[in-house]
Amino acid sequence: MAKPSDMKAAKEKMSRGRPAMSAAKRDEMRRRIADAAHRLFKADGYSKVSMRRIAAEVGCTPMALYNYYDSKIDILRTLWDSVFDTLFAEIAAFGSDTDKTAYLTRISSAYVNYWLRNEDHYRLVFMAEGVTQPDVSIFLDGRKSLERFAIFAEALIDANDAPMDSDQLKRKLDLLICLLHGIAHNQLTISGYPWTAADMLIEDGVKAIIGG
Amino acid sequence: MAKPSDMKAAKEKMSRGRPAMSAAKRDEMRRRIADAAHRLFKADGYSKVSMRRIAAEVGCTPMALYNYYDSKIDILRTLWDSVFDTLFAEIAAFGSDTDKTAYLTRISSAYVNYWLRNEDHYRLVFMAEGVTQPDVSIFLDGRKSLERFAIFAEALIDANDAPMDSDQLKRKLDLLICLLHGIAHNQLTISGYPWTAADMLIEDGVKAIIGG
DNA sequence: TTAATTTATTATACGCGTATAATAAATATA
DNA sequence: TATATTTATTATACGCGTATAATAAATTAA
Repeated sequence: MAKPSDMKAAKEKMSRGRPAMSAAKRDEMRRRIADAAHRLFKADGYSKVSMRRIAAEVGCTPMALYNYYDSKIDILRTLWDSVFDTLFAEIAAFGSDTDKTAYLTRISSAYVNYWLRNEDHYRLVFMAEGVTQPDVSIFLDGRKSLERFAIFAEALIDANDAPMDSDQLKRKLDLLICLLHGIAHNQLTISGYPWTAADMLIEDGVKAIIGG
Repeated sequence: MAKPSDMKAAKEKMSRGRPAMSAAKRDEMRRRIADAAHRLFKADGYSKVSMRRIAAEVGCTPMALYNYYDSKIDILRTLWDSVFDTLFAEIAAFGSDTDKTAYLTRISSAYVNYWLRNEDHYRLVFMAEGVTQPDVSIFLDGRKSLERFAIFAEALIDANDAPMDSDQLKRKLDLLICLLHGIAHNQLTISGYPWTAADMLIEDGVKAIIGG
């Protein structure tokens, strides 16, 4: 009983014209572009790699890239995303703990040590040349980032001496993240200086923040 | 007895060729460029203003600017410098205090309140679109910046409960600066939210940092 | 098949920062 | 004065990110 139009509707093909690329094809092309960009960025740095070069590496024209990414920075943000996916998956793998302070310290340590073990990722995210400040802050202020850092917010609430309202929490969270990045940044970029071990700094810092 | 060559040496004019512009002339031209850039940056933002437009405002060709500044970002850094000159002159005007914690709190408050009173300066320094991260960190890591923030370092040493070694000091200083910028940033950019008064946040933060 | 329509790709062009080369201006020397 | 030399300015050109327009590819409807 099905009319041809129904059959087409079943195939979700109502309109004529060239059909849109399958999701799989799109994703594959996006990954090919991201992989090429990652290789080039790692070798030469973000600012030195042009869209023309990425296109050449992929084997298309520069403007074809814009079918898959909005802009050059959008490609970099995709790489950032996958880095954070890996990092926070690692952190989420820890079960929570009866000693709440120890738990906060442990995930803080995991966070910093991920950056220390993956210096190229740290540089890709936090030290990419040619990235404008708003590019970074849009990323770090974005909803996804907030959700990711929520694990730190919850651990802070549990570990803190006294109950906190939301802006006390925010202040402490910001302080903590600043501290963790500062530790990683100093270790990675001022490597000639004999820094106190990251884990000791983290222990001190966490104590100061939850105690104050 | 002076030979003509000696007379010329006295005038510091030994070589022939077009003489270099006088320091006064150079400085005047640098200021004309900086003023024009400041006007345009304030109106349209750093990234939207081109060297071609600055040149048109000044009344020269784009490349003539490069006799006075190394690059576009060099012009912006000059503006940053003058902003920090004003700000730290204000802070230095406070005499030190018998209550060391009160002094640290007061100069921290002066620092934050300068940014709150001069939002356009804050945006020029910390929120200029099109400024790359290395541009900023080179500036903030520079010797001149360190010297400027030394007043906070000294106040931290005086106010801190216990003696500190240099990396404890550095950590606390970084924490303090992060906090002060965070307060200013939040007040200025999330103005819809009823933030606790900056001075209260500063008081709490300073206590936590020197106590921890 | 042919025309219509939608998607994907390519071609072209713009303004950007600025490197490089050519030119103009200003001086000392011959 | 004419020439050499140094400085200041301008002209030209390059590769950049990407907006826009033209084209190619893939499909349905006539």
